Amino acid sequence: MKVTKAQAQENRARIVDTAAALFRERGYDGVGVADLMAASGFTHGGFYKHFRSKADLMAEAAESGISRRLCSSGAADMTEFIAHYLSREHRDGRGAGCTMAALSGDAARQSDAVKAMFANGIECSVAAFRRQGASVGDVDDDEARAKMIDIFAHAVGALVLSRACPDDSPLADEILAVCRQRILASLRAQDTD
Amino acid sequence: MKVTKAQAQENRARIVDTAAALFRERGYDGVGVADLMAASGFTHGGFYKHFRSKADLMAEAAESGISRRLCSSGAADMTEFIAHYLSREHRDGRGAGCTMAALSGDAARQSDAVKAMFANGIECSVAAFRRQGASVGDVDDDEARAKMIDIFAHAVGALVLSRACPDDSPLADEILAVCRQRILASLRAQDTD
DNA sequence: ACGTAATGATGATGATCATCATCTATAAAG
DNA sequence: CTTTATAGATGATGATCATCATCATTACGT
Repeated sequence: MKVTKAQAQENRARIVDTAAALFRERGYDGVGVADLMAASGFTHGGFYKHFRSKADLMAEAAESGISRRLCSSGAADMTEFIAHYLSREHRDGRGAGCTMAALSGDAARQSDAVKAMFANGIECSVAAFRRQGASVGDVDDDEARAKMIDIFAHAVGALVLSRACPDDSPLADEILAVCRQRILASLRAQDTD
Repeated sequence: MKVTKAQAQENRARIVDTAAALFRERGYDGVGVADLMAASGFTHGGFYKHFRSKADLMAEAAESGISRRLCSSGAADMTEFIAHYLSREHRDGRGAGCTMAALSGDAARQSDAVKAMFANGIECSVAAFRRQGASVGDVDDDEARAKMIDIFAHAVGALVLSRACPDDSPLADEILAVCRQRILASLRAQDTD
C-alpha cells in the first residue's frame, strides 16, 4: 500500500483539512483518531506515520484552519465581512466557518502549542482587518490596531453566544442581529469622522 | 450507608456545585463521572441515585452555575462589573468565573436542554445588567435591552479570545485591556447623553 | 421496635479511546 | 533489476469512559 511521495503529502494535507473541519464541528474531544481517518478515507493505523500524536495534529489543524480562512475570506470590506460573519449561515455552518469562534473555548484548555496558533490567528485577523478596513481613516496605528481587536472580540462573542442558544431560538437570532447592527453602526460612525 | 434525607440533598447539591466548577475548568468532556464524584467526596457508583445521566447533570450544573453567579455578582454598577469581568483574575480563574464565558463553546455542541439553560442565563444577565446599569438613561426599553446584549457579547468575546492565547502572552493582556477600555468608554459616553 | 426503602460503596459491563506492533505492497534509491 | 524505506492496513494494547447490578448500611414510615 505504498503510495507516491506527492500522493502521501496530498493525503496528509487532506487529513489536516478534514480534521480542522471535524474539530470545528464537534470539538477536540468530540472526534477520535479513528473517526478522523475514516472521514479522510483511511483506516486509523496510518495516522502515526503522519503525526506524532493527536495533540500535534490539533496544533497543525488550528494553523491550517486559521490561515486558510483569513487570507481568502473573500469579503471586499469590513462591512461585508461583519455582515457575513454574523449571519445565520455562518452561525449554522460551524464546520466551514471561523476556527476561532468554533474552538476558542476548547483551545483555552489545550497546550501552549495550540494556544500559540490561536494567538497567531488573532494577529492575522487583526492584520487582515486593517487591510480591509483601510477606508477607515486613522491617524494612529495603535488606535487602528485596538479598534480591530475590539471589533473582532465583539463579533466572536456574538457568534459564540448565539451558538450556545437552542436551535431556532429567537434569542440566537436577536444576539446576531443586535450585534451586527451595532458593529456596523460603529464602523459607519468612524467612517464619517 | 444510608444518610439522612437532608444530608442526601446537601450531598446532591455539593455534587452539582463541584460539577459546575469542574466543567468550567476542564469542559464537559474533560471531566468524567468518577472524577466528579471523587472531587465531591464520593465513589462513582452513587451518581445514578442522584441523576439520570451525565447529560442531565450538565444541564443542572449549567443552571446552577449561571443563576448563582448572576444574582450575586457583588458589583455595584456596570463599570465595576466590566472592570472585574475583563480582569486578569477572572481570566485565570475559570472554575470560579462566568459559566457562559467558560462553556458557551461546549454548550453549542450539547442538547437543547443544556442550550436552553444558556439562553436563560443570557436573559438573566441582560436583566441583571439593566438593573445595575439603571443610571444609564434610556428612553426606549428595546434600546436598553439591545445595548446590554451587545455589551455582554462584547465582554464574553474578549474573555474567550484572551483565554485562547498562551498563558502570559502579551496578546492575552492586550485583548483584555483594549476591550475593557473601549466598553467602559462606551458606557461613559451613554452616561453623559 | 420492625420492615421498607433509599444512599452510597464495590465491582463489572461493554464501548470507545490513543497509541503501538506487525504486516503488505510498492515507490524510490542504488 | 535489486534493495530498501515507507504509506497505509490490520489488529492488539491498556486506559478511560458512562452506565448498571449488587450489596451493606441505616434513616424513616409504620
